[in-house]
Amino acid sequence: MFPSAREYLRKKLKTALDKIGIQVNGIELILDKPKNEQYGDFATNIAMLIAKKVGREPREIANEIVANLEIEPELVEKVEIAGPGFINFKLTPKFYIQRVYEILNQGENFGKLAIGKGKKANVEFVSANPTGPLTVGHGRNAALGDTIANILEWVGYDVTREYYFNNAGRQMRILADSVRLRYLELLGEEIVYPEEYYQGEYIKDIAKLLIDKYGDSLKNEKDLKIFKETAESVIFEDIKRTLAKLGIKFDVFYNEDWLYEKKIWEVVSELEKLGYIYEKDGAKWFKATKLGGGQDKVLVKSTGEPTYRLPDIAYHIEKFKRGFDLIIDVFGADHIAEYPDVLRALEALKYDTSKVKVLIYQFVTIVKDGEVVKMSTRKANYITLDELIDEVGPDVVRFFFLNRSRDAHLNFDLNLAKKQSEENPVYYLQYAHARIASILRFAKDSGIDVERTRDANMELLVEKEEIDLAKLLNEFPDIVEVAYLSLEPLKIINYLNEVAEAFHSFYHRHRVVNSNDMGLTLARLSLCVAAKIVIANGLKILGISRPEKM
RNA sequence: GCGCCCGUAGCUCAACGGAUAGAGCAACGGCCUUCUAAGCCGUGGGUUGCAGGUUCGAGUCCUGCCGGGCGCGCCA
Repeated sequence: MFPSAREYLRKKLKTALDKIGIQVNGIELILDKPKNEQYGDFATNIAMLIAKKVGREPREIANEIVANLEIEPELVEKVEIAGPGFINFKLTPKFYIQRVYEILNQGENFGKLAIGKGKKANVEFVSANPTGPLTVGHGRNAALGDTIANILEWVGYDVTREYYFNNAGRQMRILADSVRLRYLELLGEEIVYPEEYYQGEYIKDIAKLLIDKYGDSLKNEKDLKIFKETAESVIFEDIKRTLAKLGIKFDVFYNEDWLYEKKIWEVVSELEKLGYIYEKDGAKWFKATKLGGGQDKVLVKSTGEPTYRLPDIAYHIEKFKRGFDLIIDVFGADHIAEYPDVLRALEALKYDTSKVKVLIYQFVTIVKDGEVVKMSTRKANYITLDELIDEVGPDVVRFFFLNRSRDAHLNFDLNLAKKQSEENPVYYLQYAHARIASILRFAKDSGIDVERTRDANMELLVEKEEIDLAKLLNEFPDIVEVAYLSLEPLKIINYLNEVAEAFHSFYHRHRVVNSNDMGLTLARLSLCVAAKIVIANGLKILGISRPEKM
């Protein structure tokens, strides 16, 4: 296997550092891509970092490192020391062409890594209780969670996509009674519909369903069971349908109820044994302050009922017990105050909380007709995720939600959503893919055996745009790694944008299919195929379709 | 009062502590008789909220302020 440029240089640098006998413990060997081309393809600041540690001149160390690099001249064009002590590398076109061969050989596996091989990951996301349709806010959660799961699969993890829900408690009772009242209303009874009940039209739809099924036989039904169960199943089906439109499918729907019988009480007694529990005002408190928390928290109310924290803790313990090496929670910013206490409890119970990654994304603000719309399932003044998908399509929805960092607030102007979608950046990526597909079709129609591209002599690629594109394609596995380390799908989008840009630029300047020069045609077609592979693999990770035609 | 996030071009947002802060949209000017113009090339647009600090180097880290968002319950 021919390594990526970063991998190659990193290895060479490590060998050189070993030879000099410099300890690089705790110093990360970073190979940066300089913005300015004059500084080469990659640069490292390692000499400066070492200098700081050992108190020597950075350039002197850089010199020593460079002197000990065992580099193949046919792969590395130039090594330079610059500025305060950067070491700059420029690789040869030959290097990048080797990488194009590598892409063609690996095909749809190009970019897959072995970091997570043999490890199990659990990604919990969406986790909306079945009280109503998914909101646009859930959409961000869904897109993030599913894409992060994709990234983990791409780096080798065995991934479980999990949805945690609670179909018990007060909100569900209100939901059931909301349905019951709408049911009576449809039967012509006078009802008073409380303001705090669910206001959405979907409640009436469920009530209608009950009339279709049971007529007026539930008129005097005092038990809410049938209303609750019907509402829950209808809403859950609806949620699943919406998620399916986004290409999302869960492996496990975990019911919070499963924890109540036994598991939460085990948590309490374990914590008690370790001295993290005390009683006050008839309630059981968790000593969060003993573990760095700002205030102690109630785990068991004076009524004997658990607070929401307790099942949360028990649930995470279950995940540990189920053998996951990596446990990811995708939460909205409203959970910001909740997870530290859960982690503290897990720590107290001696679980390795470094396995737990809590990903908090900032809120989606919806603007409609110039007004900020507060999302509330109960008030029904929201735009559903389903409506949004129908309006702009699943690709645009996923892209829209992924195309910013988790920490950034997301302004969603509904009036502009559709308009923007017509000029949406997602099409820029898809267009590059479709364009390549079109070129390949054209080549085939012109009687060229596209399969032969693997045997092409790619040394014929010498134009700047060709090498620039090859350079970028070479990086894809590095980018997947960065996306994995940061758990930020945005990294992949930014990269694909660069690839698409490089491809369009190449396409514009250089004709691919040219019957007068079959050698060059085959070489360029190979480059196109490689670009298509990279774009397709990237879009696959993002869960965005890869059109052959647009 | 306390905790977390944000503040970068007119708008929406990028930028592992690196060298001259970048894209898209919007504005302006070019490019289709040959493989997809959903594209390409170019122009204009910035005191990175403010003030200090850390260091070879700060949009990025630290402190304080200003402004916006989300939380801080014996609700979930």
